[in-house]
Amino acid sequence: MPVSLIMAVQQEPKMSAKQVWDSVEHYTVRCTKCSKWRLIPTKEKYEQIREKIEEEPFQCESAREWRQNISCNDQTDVKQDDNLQWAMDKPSIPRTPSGWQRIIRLRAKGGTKFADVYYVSPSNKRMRSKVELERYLAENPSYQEEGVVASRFSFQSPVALDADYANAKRRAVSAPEDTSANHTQKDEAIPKVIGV
DNA sequence: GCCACCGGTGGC
DNA sequence: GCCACCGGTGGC
Repeated sequence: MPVSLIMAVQQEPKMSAKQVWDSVEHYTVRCTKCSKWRLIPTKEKYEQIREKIEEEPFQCESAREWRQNISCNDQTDVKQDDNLQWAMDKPSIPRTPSGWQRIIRLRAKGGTKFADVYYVSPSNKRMRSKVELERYLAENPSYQEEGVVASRFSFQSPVALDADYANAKRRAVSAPEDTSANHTQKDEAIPKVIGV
């Protein structure tokens, strides 16, 4: 059963944005009945759907909240587009506490990783991991009093549909005799690595 | 082998 | 000097 969430992410940040931009441009969810993709109008709505997707499966009729009369008979909202990267999100990620931002940043193609997730606090502090987040919450107890606790955060990254986007380990594959026609990697100046 | 975490640094 | 971005790795 495929996970029914997907996001289209742009490769380059919006030009001249002073603040850091989320790389995600469109939020989409798949109808459990007809499997068509429906655009979700806002990030907030998307996060709300994602949080409960397993208890409350999404279907086209759910989109009537923002689109009158939409049904499975309407054609799909999105087709994959060459200018965008597509990624599958994890279900059941808690909705971002109000006043906070959960930001996904794409990395450059060909690196070791597809994307980074980080949170920005209402006071504009940027956190890169659960450890940093918990430390920050401990140092700022007022958040916890409001119910903003560590369990409401998740650093789970979406997964690129393009399997070749990342993982381009620049490490040479150690190649004893038999990997002859494996791939077309340039063999220029790659340090030899021994063993596994 | 994977990935959460964080140190390093290039570009501003 | 800052910080966005990336690579490396320790712990599982």
